[in-house]
Amino acid sequence: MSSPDSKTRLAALVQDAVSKAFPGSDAVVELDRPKNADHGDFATNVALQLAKRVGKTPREVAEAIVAALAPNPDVARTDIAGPGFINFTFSAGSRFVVVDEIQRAGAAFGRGAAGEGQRIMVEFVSANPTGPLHVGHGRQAALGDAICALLEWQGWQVTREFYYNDSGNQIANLALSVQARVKEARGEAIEMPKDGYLGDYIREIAREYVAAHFGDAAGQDLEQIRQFAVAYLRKEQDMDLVAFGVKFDSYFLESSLYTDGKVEEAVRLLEKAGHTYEFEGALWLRTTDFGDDKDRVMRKSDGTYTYFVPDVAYHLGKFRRGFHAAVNVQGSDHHSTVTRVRAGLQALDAGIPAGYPDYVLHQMVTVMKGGEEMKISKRAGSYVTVRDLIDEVGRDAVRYFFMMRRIDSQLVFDIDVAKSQTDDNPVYYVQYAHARLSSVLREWGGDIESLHGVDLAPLTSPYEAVLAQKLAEFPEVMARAAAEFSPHLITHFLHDDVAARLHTYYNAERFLVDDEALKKARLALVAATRQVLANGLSVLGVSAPERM
RNA sequence: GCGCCCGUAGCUCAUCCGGAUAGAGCACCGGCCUUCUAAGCCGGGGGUAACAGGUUCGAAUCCUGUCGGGCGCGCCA
Repeated sequence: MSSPDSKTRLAALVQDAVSKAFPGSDAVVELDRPKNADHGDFATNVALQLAKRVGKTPREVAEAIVAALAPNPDVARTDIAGPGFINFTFSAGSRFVVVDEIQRAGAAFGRGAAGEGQRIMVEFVSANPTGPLHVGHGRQAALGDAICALLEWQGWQVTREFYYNDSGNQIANLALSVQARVKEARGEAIEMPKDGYLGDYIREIAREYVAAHFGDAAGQDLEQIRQFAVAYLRKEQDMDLVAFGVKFDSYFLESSLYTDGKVEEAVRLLEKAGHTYEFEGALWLRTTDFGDDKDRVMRKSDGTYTYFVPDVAYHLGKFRRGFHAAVNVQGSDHHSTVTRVRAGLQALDAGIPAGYPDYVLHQMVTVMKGGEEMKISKRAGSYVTVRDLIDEVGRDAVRYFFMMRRIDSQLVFDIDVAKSQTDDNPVYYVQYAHARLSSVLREWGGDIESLHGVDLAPLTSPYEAVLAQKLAEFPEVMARAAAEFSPHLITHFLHDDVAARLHTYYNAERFLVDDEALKKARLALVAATRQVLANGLSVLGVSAPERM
């Protein structure tokens, strides 16, 4: 059997053998999936680790452990190989038991219980309402949504939150930019504010503002312009998120931290805990006491707060709202805030653990089109928007492409590849595998339910054995991807380990054989494989088409 | 100058809490279409893991340095 249960069981047996052969040793047995199929289903290096301590050669140690090993019905062969690895090979029949497990679990195959009964908040996108969402937000949206799904598959109770800054300099700048465009539309000579927003969408907002007839056709009421522009862009961003298929459970306004007195409260707590001091007319927090490389200003000499004070207040609030686990998905350009926010939370003396919250910081995205870097979109001016990408290549490809690289690698988004309907397009490749397997089952025409519990003994091909072994790894991959916040493990698994393993399984002639028992067994494997592809794609938020 | 991330096959990338012969896909070379999604299948070549040291029975993986790319170092957010 190759379920996680059988792995745990085997590990326990080996651990027993170790303590019997070498009483008092503290070696912990870990089982790995060997890369090389000749090395069996599981392998352990425990003999290599023990050898020095017990003064024997690794192979002698391995032999002693194997001799002390209790019998296990799953294991057909136990070998000592290489410098002293112990390899366990499962019996041929037990390898296909996973097909049965997949049939029973169906859309739930791959679930785990690591987060059972615990709440967690995942904050992502958190774009300020100053323009359309850009590609970096897109990577965050895809990653954040998939991380949430991964956590949910592990039993976590997940809340998706979008935090946005609706006050401060950037918003003031937005209002001034729109105001300038309103005046420009009236034929006045204008000068855009320093660091103003230059995209075409500012002109659109200005036109809408004037058209809305607020009795301010001249653009004198800056506060009204601000409110209008923020509302307009928030709605716009919501539409981008809907187009991307990402839904949030809650939106948190930075301004509410001020109106609800949370910022003041955080400052009071920090002062009370004794980690603040005044210097040159400003109030400082001694973040150097908590690992920062310099102290940070909390309250500027003009009496306003720096951004990180509401950030601390916001995260204190998260903790108090019952989210004792929290993940923030952000661009790596925010990495300097990590130490600061955590330091601020520690300085509160509020019993918040030192690593709170977790951060997932992704590297930057470069968009390529026609062999050249694409830097600007007409509407946004200085950057490429999520909407541009979705319009070009579709939601599925955008989501998949944003997740197929390690989070800490820079990502090159090649629009030409994402659009292509060929095997060098990874999302196409995986979706095609699902469609093709669906087609095989359609061709057969029978009821998939009838494949439950069929005898799998006729499956004797090494292709089938490898495929079954890969399917059995899905729950482990899911657990690891959730624990490490790494959706790319899923994209690689689906592409390299499942879709690329199908080979001859695309040919229906392999199924429409006269031997009814062989046909049923192969179809059961096909149905199980399709289920794993569907489950994996659903976690990624990518559709699993029946036909392409 | 300092901090963080990255550098692996022609290309795009896995592997990274140390393990066995560094894996996939694409591209390339050779072979397969009367039925089946050829949008496919079978086989093959291809590597000094940027570089130089160190630790270890064992290093792509850990440590130090150099080089190259990205991001950040504000009383901006």
